[in-house]
Amino acid sequence: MISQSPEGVDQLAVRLISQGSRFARTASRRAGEQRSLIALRVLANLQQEGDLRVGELARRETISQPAMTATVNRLEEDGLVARAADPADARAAIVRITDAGGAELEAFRMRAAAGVRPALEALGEDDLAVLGRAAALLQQLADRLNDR
Amino acid sequence: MISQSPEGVDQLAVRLISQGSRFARTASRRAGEQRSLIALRVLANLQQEGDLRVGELARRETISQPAMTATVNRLEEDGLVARAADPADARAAIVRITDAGGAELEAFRMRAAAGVRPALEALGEDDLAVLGRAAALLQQLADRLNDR
DNA sequence: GGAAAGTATATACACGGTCTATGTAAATCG
DNA sequence: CGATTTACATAGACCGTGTATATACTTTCC
Repeated sequence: MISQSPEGVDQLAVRLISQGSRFARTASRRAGEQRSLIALRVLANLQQEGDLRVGELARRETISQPAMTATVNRLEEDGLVARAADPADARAAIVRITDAGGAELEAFRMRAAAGVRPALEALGEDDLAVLGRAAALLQQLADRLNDR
Repeated sequence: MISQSPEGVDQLAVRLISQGSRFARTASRRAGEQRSLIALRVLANLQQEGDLRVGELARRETISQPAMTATVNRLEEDGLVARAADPADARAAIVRITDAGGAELEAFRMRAAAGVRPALEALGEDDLAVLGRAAALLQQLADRLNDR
């Protein structure tokens, strides 16, 4: 029996924040990742969604616009993304992922998967299904929190 | 049918890292949290486990010992934790949570819960159960990744 | 069509958070 | 008891992030 009382829901919120951040940090570190998780998420966004503006990237990842400008600068210096002028709006900077950026993203995915796989493989199918569904729910929740 | 092929498990690892970090950041920001998630996790650790050494805190949270020293310094400056000498080992510094630290932790929990509750309440019981189980699994996975 | 307001991005500056390398003191071991 | 190991702190460097502000462009409204 799952409690839907405020206490239950509130405890769940805190646990998800706390355990989500700890897991992401631990797993990323275990993958030997140098780049920030934000930078990797920017690459993933660009790969999935196509070219995006700096402001749109900042909005999606819930960091400030200057922070995103700095992130894009670092990625651009390393050749992982490229800036282009928006033909429809000369103020805007359109960010595009480069081939090198795609390769870097793929390399991270391999390293992360290799680092976490042993722990995941110890789980049963039921638990893997739970985690798969949870990943989708976390995305949905973050989207919803982001909208307002 | 859940695929247990390497591809499925590997994609799951990457999604959990990516969505876990994004959700934690988005929700924490929405709660208007100033303090870092690491600092909050330190307070939570101390509250749940009792007094802990600096090195033990660093090990649990998978950050370097100097980083944990700095985190404890900041918490100590704000009066949220206190250092004490270990009677059994004069090298060690035992960290204890103060009343103010407990209050701060509780305040964060309230803010975080209030921020996330609307999104959680839109979910059904099944999804809440999935998230509850997932939080426990993420903790277990992080523990396991941490052990080696 | 021109001034005022709004929007997209960049820059400046400050500080927190993290790392590696190293220092210091205490405990342990041979 | 001397050498090694352990626990923590300090030093120095750099990334990541925020707020405040500047710059350039676009939109709106007489």
